[in-house]
Amino acid sequence: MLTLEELIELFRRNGRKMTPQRRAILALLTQSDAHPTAEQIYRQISATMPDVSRATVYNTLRELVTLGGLSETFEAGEGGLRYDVNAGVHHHLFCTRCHALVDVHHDFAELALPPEKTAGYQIERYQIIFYGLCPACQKSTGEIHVP
Amino acid sequence: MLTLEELIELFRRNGRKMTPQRRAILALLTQSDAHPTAEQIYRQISATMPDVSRATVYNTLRELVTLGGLSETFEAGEGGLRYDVNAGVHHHLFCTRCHALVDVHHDFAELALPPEKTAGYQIERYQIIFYGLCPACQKSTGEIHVP
DNA sequence: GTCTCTGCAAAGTCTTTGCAATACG
DNA sequence: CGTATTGCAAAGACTTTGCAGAGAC
Repeated sequence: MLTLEELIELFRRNGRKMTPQRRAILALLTQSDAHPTAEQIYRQISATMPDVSRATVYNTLRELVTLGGLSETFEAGEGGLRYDVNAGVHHHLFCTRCHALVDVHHDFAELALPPEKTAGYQIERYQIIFYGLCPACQKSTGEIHVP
Repeated sequence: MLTLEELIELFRRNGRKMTPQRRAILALLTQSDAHPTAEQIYRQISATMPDVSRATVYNTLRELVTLGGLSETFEAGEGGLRYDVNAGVHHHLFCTRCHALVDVHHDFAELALPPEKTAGYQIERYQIIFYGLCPACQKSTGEIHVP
């Protein structure tokens, strides 16, 4: 997991300025291993800094993605893109009912795609997503899908 | 790949009605292996059926997902959720620059997550996403990221 | 004939952009 | 001090909802 200091350093190295708003966003990203959406980040920051604008949050996240300190994780259903601080290789567990997303840290034997199946892509990395029901959703069986 | 007939049958079996609009949407989904977004589907349908409404397209896609004939594929950057006709197990190649998405059909040795790392999830399936540069983006090297 | 589906319009959510004022380095 | 960044407001993209009329079965 990248630390707050590493992210700040990443901004500095690239000639970016460090503002309180940005510090708050970076801190939030590194303090939990959730995969918040931009909107969720905005709302949490708003709680302590009522005057931040959405534009600032969205711009900062985009900057971070460009600088390589953050990934846009997949999204599958609602609420916008999720962000994920770039840690080492890791995979995801995704609940098909409530859309919870959890990290998986496990080394699988190296997966290699035969050259003839790469469609000419120059592959840099890969990620595995496991789909299933999270513990909470396994209990609430009968009910209809609640997003 | 599910055929048009199978998708129609899926609707029928569930007491849904088959309208020209729906038939057009299903046909479009089965005729290509692209992973169109809802909006792209809407625009293509509009070309031949100018009076379809977005609501119809979106509703139909949602129905299909509920019935299990279609998956909401991950999305990573722009343009809304992508849809993917449920074929057998398959994986994806994703271009990190232009966001092109291509199917990969290849059997990997069964990937199993040790029970202690499933976080209590009841895993049903998994999918691998390979990230890299597509052939077109490998050529246009120097340029800055064009989304 | 019944009940689902359609189209429309409006609202809601998520994201980006232009611009003057502000504040980091 | 110069320039990147901020907040605001507005626009734009994507998606859902309510409802009356049309159409599938």
